[in-house]
Amino acid sequence: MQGSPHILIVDDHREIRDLVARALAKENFRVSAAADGRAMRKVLSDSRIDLILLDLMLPGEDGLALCRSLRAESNIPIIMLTAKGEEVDRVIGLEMGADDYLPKPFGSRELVARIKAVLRRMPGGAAAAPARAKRYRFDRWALDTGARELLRDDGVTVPLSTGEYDLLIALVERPQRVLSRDQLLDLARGRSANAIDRSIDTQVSRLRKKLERDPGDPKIIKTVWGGGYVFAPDVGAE
Amino acid sequence: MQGSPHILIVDDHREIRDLVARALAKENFRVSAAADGRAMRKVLSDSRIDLILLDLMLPGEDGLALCRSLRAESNIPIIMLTAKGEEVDRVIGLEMGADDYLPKPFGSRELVARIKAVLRRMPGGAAAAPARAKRYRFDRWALDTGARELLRDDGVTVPLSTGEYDLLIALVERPQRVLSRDQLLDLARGRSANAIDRSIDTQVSRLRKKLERDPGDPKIIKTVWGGGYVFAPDVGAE
DNA sequence: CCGCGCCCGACACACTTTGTCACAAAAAAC
DNA sequence: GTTTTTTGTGACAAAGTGTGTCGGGCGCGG
Repeated sequence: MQGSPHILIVDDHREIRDLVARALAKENFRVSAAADGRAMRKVLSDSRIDLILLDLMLPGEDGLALCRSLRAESNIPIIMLTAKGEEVDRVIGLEMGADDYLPKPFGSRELVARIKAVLRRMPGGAAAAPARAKRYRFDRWALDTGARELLRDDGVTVPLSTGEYDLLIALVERPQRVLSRDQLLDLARGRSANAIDRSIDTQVSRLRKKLERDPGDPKIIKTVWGGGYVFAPDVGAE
Repeated sequence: MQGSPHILIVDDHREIRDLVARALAKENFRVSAAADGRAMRKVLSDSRIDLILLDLMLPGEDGLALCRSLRAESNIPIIMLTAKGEEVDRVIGLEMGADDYLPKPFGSRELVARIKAVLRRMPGGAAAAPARAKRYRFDRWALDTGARELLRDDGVTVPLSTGEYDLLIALVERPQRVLSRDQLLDLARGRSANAIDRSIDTQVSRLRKKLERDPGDPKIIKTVWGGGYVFAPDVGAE
């Protein structure tokens, strides 16, 4: 994990979201918020989240169901929040795969302490989430996430640096979506952008040089003027 | 065991985890904590644990079940902790394969004494009852954990030093996962890293020289810039 | 159609991280 | 106790990444 951890708070009460967001921002965490399961999934697909604070009681799909479905596809650490301070909930929460449990009302000091404790015991971090090796196909390329290799259809392996690989993964997993530099920086490097950050531009340039037929007229990573970049080709996953 | 022993406390009560962690840290043990079976397995797969303190009563999978499943795949010493001071539990616990048994409440002095006692009778013990010999296969290699030998598919045996072997095992058992130098040092050497520790780098370099076709362009042990190393190939166990 | 301001591509350079070698320290073998 | 092997450390080279600059392209308003 390079930058400061990115925490997602999922709670339907605006006051709680704001409160938690302020408390965490003060501790130098990056914070996003979502009011329900749908918003949560949106945030998860738009940015790289290191830890989720999940309210047990939510409108629509409730916290436990969300927790279970999150666990099915990733291993982002989860801390459950709940109003009912009953032991039963704690047990249920931990069984669903939550990493810790915090009864409301809680002080910001305690919240921060729990978050740090949970993050500390996640050595690989959330970045290690896709435990399963995949192979993506696009254009004339195949990207193997297990071996971290980029293969051209003529069989040649093109070496990618770590940064190029991370950026390419972020793009390939979100094809045909405009991604801002800020998002890409978050997804690929786990940090947020400084005012005059051009590092993504440079990295895109280097990537294009490796995978475009004509880097001067890119067909794969296209520029959206004033917006960011789009991964243009269709991606087939295996 | 090279560095200070690494103890894992598994208990769902945070107060107990903290208490025990403090007591052990004071005695110069390294300590990790887990709230349930899932967290326990995560810690076990991320670091090298010398002894487990296991609470009998846990949410989800309970202590006895965990103890039994641990015994099935390793022989890490286990001390069972339990609130019920009944003799029955002791018998059951020891039958399940626990190495000792400590009724709550216990003083930190007694805890430390028991731990040291169990660890003292390990050195021969752990080596004397090694986990079943396995044979890992990857790329064009086979790694035999019984004979501690590395065999190339043309039949040649490549000699590995103890350190090279330990490092390779740490990597082979966690394929396609990014492992930090700190983790590798813990897994392979049982100690934690100093600020400017480069010993893992040299050891990786030596390993590559032995098992990569082209050590200058490694396909097996890959570098993650700013992150650590990844064991890239698929590993088949036998 | 033209000029202006802003955004992006490319390159050079500084800085950080990693590879590797030689050598010393430590451990193991003899 | 000596020799041999292995492991850690320091130094330097190589690679990867981010920042600054320059110049060209894009959108916008006239």
